Amino acid sequence: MSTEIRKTERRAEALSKDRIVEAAIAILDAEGEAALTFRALSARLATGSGAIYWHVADKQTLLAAATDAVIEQRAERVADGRQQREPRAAIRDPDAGGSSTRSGPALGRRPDVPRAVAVRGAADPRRRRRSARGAGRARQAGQFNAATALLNFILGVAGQNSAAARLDPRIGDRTDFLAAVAAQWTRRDPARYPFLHRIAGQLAGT
Amino acid sequence: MSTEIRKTERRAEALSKDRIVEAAIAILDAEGEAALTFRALSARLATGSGAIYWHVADKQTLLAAATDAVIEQRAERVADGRQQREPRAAIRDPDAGGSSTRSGPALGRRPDVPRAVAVRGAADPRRRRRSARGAGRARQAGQFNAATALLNFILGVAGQNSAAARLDPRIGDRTDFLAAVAAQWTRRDPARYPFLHRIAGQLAGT
DNA sequence: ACCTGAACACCGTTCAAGT
DNA sequence: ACCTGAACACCGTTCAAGT
Repeated sequence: MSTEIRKTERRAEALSKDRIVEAAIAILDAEGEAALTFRALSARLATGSGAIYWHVADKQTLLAAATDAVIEQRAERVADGRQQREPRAAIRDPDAGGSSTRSGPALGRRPDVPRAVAVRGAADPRRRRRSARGAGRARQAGQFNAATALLNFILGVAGQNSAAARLDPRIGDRTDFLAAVAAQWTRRDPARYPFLHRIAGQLAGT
Repeated sequence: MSTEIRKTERRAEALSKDRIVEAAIAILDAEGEAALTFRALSARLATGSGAIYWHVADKQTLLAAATDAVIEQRAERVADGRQQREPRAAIRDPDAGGSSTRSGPALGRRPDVPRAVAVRGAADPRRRRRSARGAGRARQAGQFNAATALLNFILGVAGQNSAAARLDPRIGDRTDFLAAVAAQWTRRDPARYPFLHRIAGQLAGT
């Protein structure tokens, strides 16, 4: 009976960086960034708060690791082709910027990963194949720039979305939210913001 | 002597929301977002921390107000035409995204203002003149969309920049930073991230 | 080597008390 | 009406002490 066979099953034992990151993402998704404290984390992991520091240097580091993990999953999902239908559709996917997954906020706080994601996205095999070696540097540069621009755009939107959610957690309905913003615009001085007034109606249809 | 003439000079007296916001921006610019505490603020304003709550509801509100003020200034500066040279130059202005002004971080945390700024920018008189009423809705829609896209892009970049600064305050030199990121990329698995490796060199020239 | 949990310095916010 | 500053509940982080 001392020869226990340890299957790669479900072992919720022994703390590890992976388990901590996993728990962090779970909290992030379920309750948002504010709820991610070392106390909440150690409660969920049934350990002392100090134990986490043995595996993770910092809260900032933890957040970064969680972000990486989320990005990795997303990139995987896209590269797998499950979401590969039409590029236009993929871009419009509301999930792309992390609007539904609450772990989105952290995305905008990393200086390097956005670029990394862009590049990861551009590494999609199907596209790579077409750009043979002879295709030249110009095409590569174009891919890089396009990917970077798109990703920065998405991160900008993601930032707004999570900011909106933070200010008012009830904001699930996009239409209501846009209507509210438009209403706020028309309340401003028409003399100073004429364009704002003219365009307010358009916002709802965005 | 009871008839004091109150010139609109330099009156550092009586607390007010404006004075608080002003002080907040000063702290933000000088020491970054982490340094903006109610204690630091009340010390600078020579008052009790509770006094601030009489004029401002919340830290979140304060941050929002500071953001608005900074945006207003920027929009003013641009609209004044001082920075109006070539559009291309204005876009490339490193200051545009709030990279030098440390109050940038807050920009990405507001759900509405980005759109508002976009629209404010599009309200530039010189451009407005050209789009006569007859020009039609299509042009308006184009302006709106272009402005929104550009602003979201800028906010994305601004987020990255401030994130970089937060992680490593020494990051003043753009070249060093990009080189460091590129180096990190080449350290990854070439099989999984071929594009990353191919493109690393390009990053430095961005 | 890894974990525990009290302790430390600090934060946003509240509130009785002052003027 | 406006301001003061102690108090409260909470946070990230450290660290002696355990196994």
